[in-house]
Amino acid sequence: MPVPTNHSKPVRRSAKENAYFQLEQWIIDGTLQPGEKLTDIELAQALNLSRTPIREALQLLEVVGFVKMYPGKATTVTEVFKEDIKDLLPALAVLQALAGELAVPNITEEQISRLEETNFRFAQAIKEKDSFNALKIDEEFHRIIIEAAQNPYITTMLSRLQSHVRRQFFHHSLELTEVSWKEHEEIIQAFKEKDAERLISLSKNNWIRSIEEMNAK
Amino acid sequence: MPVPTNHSKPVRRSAKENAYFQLEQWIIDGTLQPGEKLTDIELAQALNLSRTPIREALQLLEVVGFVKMYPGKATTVTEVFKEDIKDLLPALAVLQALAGELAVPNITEEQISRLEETNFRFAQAIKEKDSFNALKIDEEFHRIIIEAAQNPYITTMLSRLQSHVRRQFFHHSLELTEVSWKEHEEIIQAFKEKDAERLISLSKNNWIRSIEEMNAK
DNA sequence: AAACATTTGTCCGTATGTATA
DNA sequence: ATATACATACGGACAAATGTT
Repeated sequence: MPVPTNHSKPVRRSAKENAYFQLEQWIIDGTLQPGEKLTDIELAQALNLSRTPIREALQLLEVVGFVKMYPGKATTVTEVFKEDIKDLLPALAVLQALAGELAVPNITEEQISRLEETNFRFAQAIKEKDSFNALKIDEEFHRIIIEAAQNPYITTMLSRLQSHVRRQFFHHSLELTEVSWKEHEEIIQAFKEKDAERLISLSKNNWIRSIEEMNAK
Repeated sequence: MPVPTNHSKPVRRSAKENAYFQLEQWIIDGTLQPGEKLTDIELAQALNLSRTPIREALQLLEVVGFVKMYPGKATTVTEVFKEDIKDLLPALAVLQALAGELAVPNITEEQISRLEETNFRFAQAIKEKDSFNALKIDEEFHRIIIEAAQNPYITTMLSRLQSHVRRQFFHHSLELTEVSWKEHEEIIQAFKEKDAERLISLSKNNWIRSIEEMNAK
């Protein structure tokens, strides 16, 4: 019997990493509420660990902006204000626009195919009003572009911003409408035509529209 | 005798923070060389601390991209390639451009005065070929704009990118020429005229030029 | 004012994993 | 293959700081 060559990578995740991903998840989906006090000893018991990996995870979550530590006093989950979307979207937009611009000369046929396939599933999710899946697929879509841009600084910054957007989604039902789907279509078209300028203006319009929609409510 | 009202804030910095800033400094200025192995016990002795705050500081430095930890194996200072500037500059440019755009409606007369005063010192430093001070003053200049933009996501992202630029400066002598000074003048002018579009194009031209200059060498 | 309760910060011993002889 | 050396990962005790009674 041949040994499978596609080893499932030995993803030996440390306790710290497990704690990090678990806590991040809980903060994003609201299991841990904004303002909630986090005591490491309590979390340690809940996750069956010692305080050390918990503390380390909390410190990383603080860097990312999901947790605030008040030395000697308390550690709390950060608040999530609806107005933060106004700060989040423009930053997201310019970085995604730049990613698009940088991706133009690099992007492969295969990646463009994946964009089309992803946007197909995106349209379905929107049609079925499955907005949670729509968000996840939307992230997939943009990740392909980010991947093609091949710029590590942009990659980490966008992934951080996306996690905050995801949190906003859970706390103040963000909407992804059919307009988004059509914009994705246009983005794909711009890639095919290698039209970097068009990509930039599409991203820009996208966040202006999103903010206007938000204010309308 | 009146008690001074301007208390020197009780900046009771933790051992972890001290370790963080010291190590960051050493990595940026090259005291700790790229690829160098960092063992916590050794650093702990050097800074007269225990291993815990060192470990915590190293983990934060990893998030920021100055350190890479290979679990169970080693912790090393990340490499600093000259080509990384190509990735750094466009990201820096679009975020600074956005900061400028967002700052336009907010910026005060006082802040504009500070821009002018800062740029005056900037010009002096360049004239005297004091490039290290020029870099620091350039950062001051942009910090004023970032402050006026009042967007916390942009603030943290730019501060991180700036620290990487500073590191590049120490390792591969980056140059700030008189062109930069003139560009700052134009930026100030655009603020006075509240011309957001001009601010955006100025930032964009800035990084295109910088990259071209870099390739020329 | 002072002792107390609570929580974070720090120290250091030990377990676990990795690479090399 | 086994043993050994070495570095990180983790655990638990203690110290320091904060707020309160």
